[in-house]
Amino acid sequence: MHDTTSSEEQAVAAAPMTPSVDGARDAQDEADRASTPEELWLTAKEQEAWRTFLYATTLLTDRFGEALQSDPEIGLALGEYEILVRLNEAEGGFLRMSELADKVVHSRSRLTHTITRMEKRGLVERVRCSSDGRGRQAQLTAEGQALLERAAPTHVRSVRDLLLDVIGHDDLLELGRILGRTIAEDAPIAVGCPAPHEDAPARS
Amino acid sequence: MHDTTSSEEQAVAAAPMTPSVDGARDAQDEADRASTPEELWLTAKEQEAWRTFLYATTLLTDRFGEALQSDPEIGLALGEYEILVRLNEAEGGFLRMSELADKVVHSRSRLTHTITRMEKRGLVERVRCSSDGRGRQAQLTAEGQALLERAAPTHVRSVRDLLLDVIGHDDLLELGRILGRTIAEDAPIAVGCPAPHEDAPARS
DNA sequence: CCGTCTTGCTTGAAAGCTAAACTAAAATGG
DNA sequence: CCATTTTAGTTTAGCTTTCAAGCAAGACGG
Repeated sequence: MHDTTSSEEQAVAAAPMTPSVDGARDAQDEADRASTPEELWLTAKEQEAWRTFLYATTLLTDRFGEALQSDPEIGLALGEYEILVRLNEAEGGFLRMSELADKVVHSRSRLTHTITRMEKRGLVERVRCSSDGRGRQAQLTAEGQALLERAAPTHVRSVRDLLLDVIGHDDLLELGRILGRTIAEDAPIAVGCPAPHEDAPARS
Repeated sequence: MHDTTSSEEQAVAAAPMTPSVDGARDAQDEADRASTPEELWLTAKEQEAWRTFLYATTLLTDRFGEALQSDPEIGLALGEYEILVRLNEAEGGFLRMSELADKVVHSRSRLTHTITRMEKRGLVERVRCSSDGRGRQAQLTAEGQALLERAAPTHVRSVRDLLLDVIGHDDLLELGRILGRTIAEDAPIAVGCPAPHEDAPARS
C-alpha cells in the first residue's frame, strides 16, 4: 500500500468465528475483557469507539480536503496543501523528495507524480541535490508560497469550524496526546521551524 | 469532493498574514487565545495537536488498509471491507446503494464503481428494489460473507496491534467520545444489528 | 579500480476515483 | 392525466494513485 520501506507482516490468526463477524464481542464489557478464546474481538463499546473513529476521520479528511479543493482560487488537494506547508517551513524552502514523502505520508511514486503536477502549475521546482547526485529536492517557488498564503486562512477556518470549535481546545489537545502515542517517537510532526513568510529572500 | 448532498460553502475569510503561514500563532498559548485579529490562527499547541491528528489518522488508515490488502487470501481495500461489514449486519444482508454510500462515506459514483468491481468478484449482487423502481440494493452473497469471515480476524488484529493495544481501552473510548462530537447525531455508526453469521439462511 | 548491491527517484500502464452529464422512475401540481 | 421537477443510480472521460519495472548514482568489497 506504500512502497516506503517497512513491510511488517501481519500474522493472520485463523480465529474462531464466535462473535459477530465485524469484530465485536457483545459482552457486558468491562467484566469479560480478555475472556473469549485469544482476545481477538472487541467489546461492544470498543467496537463503537472504533467505528466512530473510522467514520469521523474519514468524514473529516474529506471535508478538510473539500474546503481547499472547492475554492476555485485555490484548487489544492489536502495533500498538496500539506506539501506546500512542509516546504514553506523547511529551511530554505526545500526538502528531499523522500523526506517530504514521509512527512505527508505519500508513497515515493505518488509524491513524484504529485510534484510533477505541482511543478507544471509553477508551485514548486525540482532541483538536483548537490551532496547526493541521485537525490532531488522539491523547492517552493514564490508562486507556491503565494498560493499557500492565500489558502491558509481557508484551511485554518475549516479546522476551526469542523474540529476545534466543535470539540473545544482541551479535547483537541487530548486528541493529539492520544494519537501521538500511535506514531513513532521521531515522527515528522514538529511545528516550530523557519517559517519565513513575509519578506523572505525571494525564492525560485 | 463528494456528490453526496450537503454543500456547505466555506466563507473564505481573506485574513491578515501575521503568523506563520501554516496556521499557528506562536503564542504563550492559554494566555492569548482569542487575541489576534479575528481568532483565525491556532496556538502552537493546537497546531501540534492538529498536525498529530492529521498525520496519525493518515498513517493509521494506510496501515489498516494495508493489513487487509496485502494478504493475498483477502485482497480487500479497507473501504471494501467496510462495505461487506455493513451489508453483513444489515437485516437480510442488503442495503440501498445510497444508504450504503453514506455509511462508508463514499460518493455515490464511487460506490457504484466499487460495487461493480465487487460484483464481478462475486462478493455482492445488485438487486432491483421492489418498493422503489429506481433504487438498487447491494446484496451480500455467500461468497462475500465467507470472505468477510476470513478477513475479519486480520482486520481486528490490526485494530488491536495498531490502535487499541497502543493507546489502551480507556483512551480508545475517549477517542470515540471526542470524535463522536464531530459527527451528526444520527450518523451511521450503530453496531448492534442482525449479525447472522453462522447458519444464516443461505443468501444469493 | 571494477563488479555488485543498494538507494533514491522516475516511468508507464493499469486500477481507482471524481465530476459532470445522463437515464429512468418517482413525486408534484396544475 | 400529463408536463415538470426530484431523486436514485449509472456512465463516461479525465485525472490521480498504485504497482511493478527501470535507471542512474553512491556504497561496498574484493
